[in-house]
Amino acid sequence: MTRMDLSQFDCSVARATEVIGERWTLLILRDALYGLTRFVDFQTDLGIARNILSNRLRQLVAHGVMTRQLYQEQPDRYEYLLTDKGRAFFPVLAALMHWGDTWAFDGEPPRSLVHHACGREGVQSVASCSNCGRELDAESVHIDPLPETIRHRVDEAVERWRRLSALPTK
Amino acid sequence: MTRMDLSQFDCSVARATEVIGERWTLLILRDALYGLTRFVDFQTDLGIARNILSNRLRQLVAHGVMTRQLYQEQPDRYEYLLTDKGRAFFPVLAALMHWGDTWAFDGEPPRSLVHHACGREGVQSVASCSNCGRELDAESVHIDPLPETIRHRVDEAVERWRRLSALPTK
DNA sequence: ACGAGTGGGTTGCAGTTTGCAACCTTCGGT
DNA sequence: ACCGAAGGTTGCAAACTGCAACCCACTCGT
Repeated sequence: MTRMDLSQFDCSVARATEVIGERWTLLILRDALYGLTRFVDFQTDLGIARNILSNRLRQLVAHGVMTRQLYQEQPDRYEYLLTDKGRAFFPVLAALMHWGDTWAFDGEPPRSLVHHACGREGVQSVASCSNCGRELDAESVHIDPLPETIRHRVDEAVERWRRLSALPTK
Repeated sequence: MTRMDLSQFDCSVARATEVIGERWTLLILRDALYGLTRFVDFQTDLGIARNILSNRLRQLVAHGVMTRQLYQEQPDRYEYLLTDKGRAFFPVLAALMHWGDTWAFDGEPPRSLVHHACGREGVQSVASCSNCGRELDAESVHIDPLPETIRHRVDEAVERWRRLSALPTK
């Protein structure tokens, strides 16, 4: 009855989920992007159980998202730093934060990201077409190639999109 | 020993995590954005246990991300449709997919998003400053107000950023 | 009339994960 | 000698996950 391995899927979302999809992991990553590096700081900020934190940090290191660096000897003390892979996660968290601000709070969002260079609030994370530059939403896009398992469901929608966009069918 | 309620945090990422942070939920949302709507389709595409799927869909409906709609009577049949809140999740998944493509695959990503209007691949999800428009990364931004619990750790980093950006300290 | 198939589930049970609390280790300070 | 800090590990009970079997209301083919 072992847990299914999501990284078996030939899908980037599934692979990413295997790395960051466990409870607390996103929040640890958020704290790391805020600037935290030490075990105790993650622990006191999140109120997470120490064994869980230990486990999650080990997973993040194993997945190459963070590194464990010795910052002092006698006694040995370690801190956790983001790798390039970890820092590259920023747009995902920015998008998630924006979504949470908009849809999970009634009033003002509790805090916001400030661009140092501007000193002003306001970070947006927008999906856009790298070809034409236009902003994209879920309706203006389809997946390709279509996974076999869902072809029969999505095909008609794709056909409709093709007619609308007046492009030759491949 | 009840599970900690992440939506207690005064943080958008934590609130969002309470909605989408459980195993499978992101993949269900991905499938929904691909165009799937029915219980059996999610089930066969993901290979998820039926009780778990049932539970996750119920949670998504409870959180206002999907709605359960009767599409046929005798026998009653239901489908699951994304709400505006659910469709608004697209930039997060686009960002996550982009991250997975870049960092979780060795070679070519298995599939990509195609803009109907262009017929061309390439979706990027980029965080940018809504004030000056420049692209942002983790280093060019800080959180404000700083959570009390982490102030002592992050303060020095923020001071450094302020000096670099040569802005008056608020 | 009967059996098989479809769609949308629920229930039972065993194995896995989570979280609290207590404990460990190595140091530096008093 | 004792305390506190930092970075953990261990033990145990409650909660969650996943497989398989089952349920129900139809429809379709023979």
